[in-house]
Amino acid sequence: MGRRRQSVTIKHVAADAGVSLQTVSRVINDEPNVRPEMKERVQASIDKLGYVPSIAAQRMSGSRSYLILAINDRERTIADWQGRQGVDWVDQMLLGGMLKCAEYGYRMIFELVDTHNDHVERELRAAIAALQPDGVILTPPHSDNPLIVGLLDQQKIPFARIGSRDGAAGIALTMDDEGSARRATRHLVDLGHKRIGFIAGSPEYSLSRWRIDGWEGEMAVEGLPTAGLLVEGDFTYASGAVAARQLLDGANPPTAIIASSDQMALATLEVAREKGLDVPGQLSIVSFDNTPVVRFTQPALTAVDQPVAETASRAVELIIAAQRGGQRPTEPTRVQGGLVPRGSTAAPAVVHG
Amino acid sequence: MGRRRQSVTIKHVAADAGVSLQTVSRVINDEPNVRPEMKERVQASIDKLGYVPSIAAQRMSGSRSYLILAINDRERTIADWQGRQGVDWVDQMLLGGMLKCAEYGYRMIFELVDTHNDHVERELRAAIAALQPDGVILTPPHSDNPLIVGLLDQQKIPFARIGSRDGAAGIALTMDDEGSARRATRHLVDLGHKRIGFIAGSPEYSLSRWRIDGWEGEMAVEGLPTAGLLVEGDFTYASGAVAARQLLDGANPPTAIIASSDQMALATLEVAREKGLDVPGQLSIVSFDNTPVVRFTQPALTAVDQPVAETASRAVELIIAAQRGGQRPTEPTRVQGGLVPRGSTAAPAVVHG
DNA sequence: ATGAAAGCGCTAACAT
DNA sequence: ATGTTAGCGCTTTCAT
Repeated sequence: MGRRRQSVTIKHVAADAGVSLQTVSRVINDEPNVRPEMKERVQASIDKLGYVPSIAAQRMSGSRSYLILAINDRERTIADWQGRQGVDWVDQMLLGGMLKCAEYGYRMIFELVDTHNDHVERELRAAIAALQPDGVILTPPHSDNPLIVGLLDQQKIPFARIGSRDGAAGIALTMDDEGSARRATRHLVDLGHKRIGFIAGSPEYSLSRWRIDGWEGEMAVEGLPTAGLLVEGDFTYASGAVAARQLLDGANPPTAIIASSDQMALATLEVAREKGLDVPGQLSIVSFDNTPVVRFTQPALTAVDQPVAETASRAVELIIAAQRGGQRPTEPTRVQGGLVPRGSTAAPAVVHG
Repeated sequence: MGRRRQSVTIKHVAADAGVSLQTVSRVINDEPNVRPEMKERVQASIDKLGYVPSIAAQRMSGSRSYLILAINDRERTIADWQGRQGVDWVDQMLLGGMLKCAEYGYRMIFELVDTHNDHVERELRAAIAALQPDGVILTPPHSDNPLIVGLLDQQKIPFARIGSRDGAAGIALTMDDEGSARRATRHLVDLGHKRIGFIAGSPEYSLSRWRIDGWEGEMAVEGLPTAGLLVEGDFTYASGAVAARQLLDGANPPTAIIASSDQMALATLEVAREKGLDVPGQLSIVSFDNTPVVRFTQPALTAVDQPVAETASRAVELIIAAQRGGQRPTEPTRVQGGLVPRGSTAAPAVVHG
């Protein structure tokens, strides 16, 4: 293909308005030291000619690229896409992130990076060198990857770490995992449950621990036992099935189970069905994530709603603020989720003993 | 934030390898006129220094941007995201498009553009001027928007039109809508259905017409009637409900209905339930799209699977080929979908009459 | 087969 | 408050 040069450049605008390139540049970037009338004149030329700055050129001259890079785990994301289970984490990130970016004239570029890989660093370096983004959004498990965090910190690129709350580099944001687990537990306690089991997520994600903390904390408040009621899964359906069996096969099984992912909750529902346990009559189930699928099960699942879009949106805001010279917040930003009650939770059956 | 310049540039590589910038450039772009040993030496330096070309600089000097812009309808996409019905069209596009882009060293940028808007053109122009993509992927209804198609054609940017098959500018790709409708119809005919209703999609999408053609064509082959069996919807649940009632309230209602979207099929299922019609005993239903939700209904819906990922992947391939000097195919590329039989279709009840 | 020079569109730094 | 100059990192001419 032939050379495709910019049709309308800053030069054209400058010539049309009869000013220097610099003045046009100042107007574009909303910088000081331009008289209002001058600004107006330049803006008129911009509008007239339909001029839009080339982000390549802007980036070249050392300024912003107006690009924010959102990075997700490759393996897991592709598995979700191919699995077609309706997991809409990526969609929600785009919803929150892209729209917020657009508000500020930024663009979001979505990338996949392997975590389990000796060349994570090379991959990320390449993406940064190629795109030179003004900011990066990390999601679990990348958010806690010291290689990635270290690299970004060293390169002085503002970056958000969704699902992290330690004070290391970057802007930490959580979806209030502990609080959500507390609310889920409270919901069950309020219904009258005493034995509430918990299926944890993969320990690779620090949020898995926080959710356990929330459950344990709330149980402690009520003086309820947690011993033998915690099983570790890894977010997958298969791990959820194993965990659910372990909980329900015990001598004194729980009357309710909180699963740290929708897939594990689905598995729990299936295990209950196998065992002939009525849900919610004999077993209540609460899931985490609230992906679309949980509304279509029988019964529909009560779920912790993860505010993914809102969190992505906040991440963008904070990155842009940081990039504009503000400093990052010292405290992690906590975006609170919700609990959506559906048919899978009810008062426990009365036990005659 | 301080100036963030490229840490390793072509200069560093040239110096390290002891060659000119030009030679390095040739190696990067895999151009001729470099001795193998020279190439090897340069490549060694590139690897050693971890050099990655800056896309901005490449674009600046008039070459490729390695960016492919995928454009979806803003209103509809945001509605899908917010609706959280598990519609995974975007995910499938990313799956097919991003991975194929990555194979060629390209990146896919996803953008939302309003169709119903007097400033479509301005929006698109801005995106192109800002990003200077090497190619654009259009999806319905943009694919048939003459303003957009004209603009892209005029700017000589290679672009794919998913869901279009006319010979206008650009690379046309369809998901074989007509063939899919034929297969769906055939599936029902083979089960013994004679009266097969069809709920069409919005006429704004030309694929709506092709699906009707497929259904009518296959019905004609069998000598089956179509009069009074076609109702127009607009892909939404609400329109599907209206259409289904219209079909089922008639004197001689169909024993099977093909709906041109999952949402309309879902609505049809609900209407059947209201009317006390057993599915599939008294009414068979086939849907289009095969989004995740159709597996969770009772019964699960037999659906036409739209090969969205595959189509996006092909679009990327064709764009890159075109961009590399090949010319666009003269015939529309047709990516064939599949029919996934599930519980919503069965032989019709025997009518005693 | 290789290199040198010019320039892409824009902004930072330095004038004025 | 505005203009001028010198690059940014790379690819294109155009030499050699």
